[in-house]
Amino acid sequence: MSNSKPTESELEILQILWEHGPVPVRFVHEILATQKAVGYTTTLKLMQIMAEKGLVNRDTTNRTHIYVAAISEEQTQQQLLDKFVAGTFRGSAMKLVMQALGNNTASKEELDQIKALIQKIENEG
Amino acid sequence: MSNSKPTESELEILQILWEHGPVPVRFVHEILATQKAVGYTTTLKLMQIMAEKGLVNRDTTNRTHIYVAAISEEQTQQQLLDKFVAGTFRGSAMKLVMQALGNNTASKEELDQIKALIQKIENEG
DNA sequence: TTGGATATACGAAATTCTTCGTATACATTT
DNA sequence: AAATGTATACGAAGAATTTCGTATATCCAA
Repeated sequence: MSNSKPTESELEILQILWEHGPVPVRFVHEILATQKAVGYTTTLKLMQIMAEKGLVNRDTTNRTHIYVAAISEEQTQQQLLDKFVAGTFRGSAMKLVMQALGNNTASKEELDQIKALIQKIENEG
Repeated sequence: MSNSKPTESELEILQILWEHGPVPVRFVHEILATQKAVGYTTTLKLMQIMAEKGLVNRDTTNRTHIYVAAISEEQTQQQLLDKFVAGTFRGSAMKLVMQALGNNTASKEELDQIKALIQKIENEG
């Protein structure tokens, strides 16, 4: 369980690692490169730093190192969410929910899911 | 309409400006100082930079300058929210809503509000 | 086995953000 | 009027983050 909070660039890399299991640097870099102009060694360096920080683990058995996220997506998201709510919505999670709901097209299925969750919360409370 | 995205420190100041209308630097600083150790000239400098960037406006008629936020709270929150959803939840606003709902104690009133909003969305769609 | 492609390591420049010291001017009090 | 308090301006140090050049090793194909 790492305590380091990922920077913005590190988070971009974590996203890729979360989505596509253990992969080499080159793989991460190629996805990253479609999102923004960045050199290969930059990506490499970032991932090396992340390894030092304990944000990722890597298998260095072979010449091509294989990287995998060392922190869970859910836990990281929750941490960042808490911080974001505090920083941007002055601690009001509900205000955030309202804004997110109001400004994004949610499918019927998603709305149903949310309704179900609310139902569940109401029953528990 | 400013395009600058506020940094974290700038956001802290914007929050104070949003909450307490037009105020002098000293006022902002005193609130800030209750949240973290920071020198007065640091706060001043930040607010001067924000003025340059167009994030705040100031009235320099008198010796004590009076600052006010130049960008709206709602618009800024929406911008940051979009970015946050993209960056942390891979673009899934619903995933964020679910997580925010699941991990924060929402009052009955708040849940009712959300249900009403969902109702409204469903009717419009 | 030699040349080209591709890998990691490493150092350091470049950029952005944060912090604060110091200079200077105006206001207030004594 | 002098001393003291409080303002802004400004420059630049410090810290964190991002970027990439270069060195070097390994793999693979001709």
